[in-house]
Amino acid sequence: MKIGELARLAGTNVETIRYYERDGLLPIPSRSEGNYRIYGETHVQRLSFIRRCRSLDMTLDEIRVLLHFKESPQENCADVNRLLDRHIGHVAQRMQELQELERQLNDLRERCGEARDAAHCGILDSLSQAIAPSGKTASHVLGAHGHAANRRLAKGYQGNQG
Amino acid sequence: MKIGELARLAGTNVETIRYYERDGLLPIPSRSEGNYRIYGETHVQRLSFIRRCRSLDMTLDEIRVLLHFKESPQENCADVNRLLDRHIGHVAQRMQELQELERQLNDLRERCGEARDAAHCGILDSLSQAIAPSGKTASHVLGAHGHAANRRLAKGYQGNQG
DNA sequence: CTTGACTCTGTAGTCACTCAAGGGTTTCTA
DNA sequence: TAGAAACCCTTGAGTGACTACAGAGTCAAG
Repeated sequence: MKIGELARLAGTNVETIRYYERDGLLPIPSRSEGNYRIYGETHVQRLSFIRRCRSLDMTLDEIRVLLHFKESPQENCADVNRLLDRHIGHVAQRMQELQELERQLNDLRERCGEARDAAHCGILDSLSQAIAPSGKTASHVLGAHGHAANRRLAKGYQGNQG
Repeated sequence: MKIGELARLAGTNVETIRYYERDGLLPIPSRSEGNYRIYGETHVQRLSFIRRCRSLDMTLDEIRVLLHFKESPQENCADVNRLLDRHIGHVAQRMQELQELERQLNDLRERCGEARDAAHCGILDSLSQAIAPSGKTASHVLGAHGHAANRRLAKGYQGNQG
């Protein structure tokens, strides 16, 4: 099958597949006469595995480890357990952070129940003063907006809120 | 004061300040004879405001809106309320996703209580099969576009579903 | 033979920073 | 007063996991 069909079967889009290939997550496929990538059932399996892991918010590096174990069935899978435990820890931690965040935001929201002019907006007022700081992210699980910058915090950035 | 002191006072690091300047969040400061940036109290205020908003996981674009309102005190602050409501919505949604995620991960973890060889690892087994969707498709917008969807939230991007 | 769907490579953009190279300036110390 | 250390400057590249686009080639159907 060609890349479009693989994409449909695995629920990915085409660029992502090529990206995974470049990144070494998918093996380099054979090519047709016209230089099209040709895939088989094993590719569908592997790509689906990757997408399933991604849907659990695992990083590509974590997935790389799992793929390694899938391919070395004789090895002890304690590392798989450890990886998952760590990941569960990340998720739990991020949830706590988000709960605290939600609390602060609702707090903030209550300060300006109805529209007035910005000069008397309780929200802007509060943001202009110090808010009790919450320890910043230390997990790779995405923040409220799910963008990748949060992950930088996961990699050893130790916050600096004094 | 010079950039280093501003950084200390606001609990940021120096590169971040220069980044905010490039990005238009901080006004261009005056310079010393030796071409050093020179800041005053207003810069401390503004930078602290930005960092406080960032600690609430707001995007720089959201913060830009808030800064605008801080500088136009006569305007009605209904937009501030709307912005915050939307942001609270993002956080709430992300929390729900993480709760579902946590459930799935714990599920998964239970399948391999102790270390064996990878060939019989229940975790790898499960990841190799479809995971019961349990209605996640509706809220998680999963499969192909799950994570792009998060990014869309951040910018109001109207998806393409090609 | 053309149209349109699909595919190819390569490059750049996203977000919010962070880091490093290679230099200049200022301040402290001997 | 010399020199070292600490600070600052600009520029450019890197992060994660993609997404988007340009400009070209391939292929099947009408």
